[in-house]
Amino acid sequence: MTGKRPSAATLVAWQRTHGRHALPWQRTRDPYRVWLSEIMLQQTQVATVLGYYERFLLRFPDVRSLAAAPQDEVLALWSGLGYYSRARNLHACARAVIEHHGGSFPNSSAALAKLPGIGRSTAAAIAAFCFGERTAILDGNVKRVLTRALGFGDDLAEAAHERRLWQHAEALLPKTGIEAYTQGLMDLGATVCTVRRPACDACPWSNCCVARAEGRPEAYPVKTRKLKRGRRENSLLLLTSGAQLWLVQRPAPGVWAGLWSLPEFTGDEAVQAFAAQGPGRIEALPHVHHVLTHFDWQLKPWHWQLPPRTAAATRQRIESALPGDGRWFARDEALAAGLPAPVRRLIDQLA
DNA sequence: CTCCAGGACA
DNA sequence: TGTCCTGGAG
Repeated sequence: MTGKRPSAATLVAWQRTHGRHALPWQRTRDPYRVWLSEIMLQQTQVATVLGYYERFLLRFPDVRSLAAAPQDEVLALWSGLGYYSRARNLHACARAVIEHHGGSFPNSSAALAKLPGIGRSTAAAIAAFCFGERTAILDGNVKRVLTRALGFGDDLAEAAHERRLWQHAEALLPKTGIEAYTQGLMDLGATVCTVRRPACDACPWSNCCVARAEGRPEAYPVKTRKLKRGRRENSLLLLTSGAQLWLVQRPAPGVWAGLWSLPEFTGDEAVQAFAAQGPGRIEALPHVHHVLTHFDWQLKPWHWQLPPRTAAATRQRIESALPGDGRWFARDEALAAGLPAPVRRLIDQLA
C-alpha cells in the first residue's frame, strides 16, 4: 500500500460538481426518509429502489403510519425487492422508534445501530446525512473505492482485515463536509469506480489511486468466497378454483418467511398423488429456476384447476389436506399480497 | 444462458 | 459463519 493519501477535500469538491443530487431521498434530512432509503439500498440498486421508495412513502408517509401497519402490508409493499428480513426489520424498527424513542429516530450512529436492521454502516450513513455526524460508512461500494484507492489487497473475508479497512475509512474522514464526503464515496462507487471497467479518467482520486497505478483496478477488493451453492428441487401446486387461487403463508424462519406462496411438495410424485385424491386434471407448467445465495432452487409448478361445480365437502377435504397455512385469494388480491418474485411471475402468467 | 454483487443477523 | 433474494452484466 503506497501512494498519496486520498484527499477528502478533493472528493467533496467532486461530489458537489459531479455527484448525484437529485435522488428523492437527498435534500432531506428527515431521518425517516433517509432511513427508509438506506434500508432499501442495502443489496439493491438505485434504479430498482426508486419505485418502491415512492410507493412506500405514499402508503407510509411517516414512521407512525408504518409502525401501525400489519406486517403483511409491509411485506406486500416490499414484494419483489428480496431479502425480506429487511422488511420485517424495517417494521420492527418503526415500532421500536415509536415505543422506545418517542416517535423520533435517535440522533447518533451508536444509538441508531442498536435498532433492528440498522448495522454499523447504515447507522453511519443516516447519522452523517441527517445529523452531520462525522462517522465512516463502509458498504460494498465504499469497500471497492477504498481498497482500490489505497491498494488494500488483504482478503476481506477475514474479519481482522475488514477491521483494518474500517480504520482506514475513519482515518480518511474530513473535518467538515461529512455529508458531501459520504455521498461522494457512494457516488464514486456507483458511477465511476464500478465493479467492471471503472471510469478512472473521470475519478477525482485517479492521481493517487494505487490500483490504477498498478494498472489493475478490477483486482480489488480481494474477497475469497468459499460458499458453494447447493441444489434443491421442489414441486409447487398452483391450485385454482374459478378466479380464486390458494396461497400459503410461509413460516419463519426460512426462505421467503412471512410471504405468500404456493403449497410446496417434495417432488412431482407427491403433487400428483395429492391431486389424484380430487377431481379435475393437473397440468405441468414450465420449470422455474430460482437462485438464492446458498442454493439453486429448481421449482416445478403444477396447475390444478378444480372443476366449476366441485362439491363443497370435496373442496374442504382438499383444503385441509394441503400443506401449510393457507387460504383462497382472488387473483388481484393475490397480486397485491407479499409474493416472492417467481411466484408473482407465475400468477401473472395465469391467463 | 451463467456469473455475481450486495448488509445484517443468529 | 451460514442464511437470507433479485436483477443486471456479460
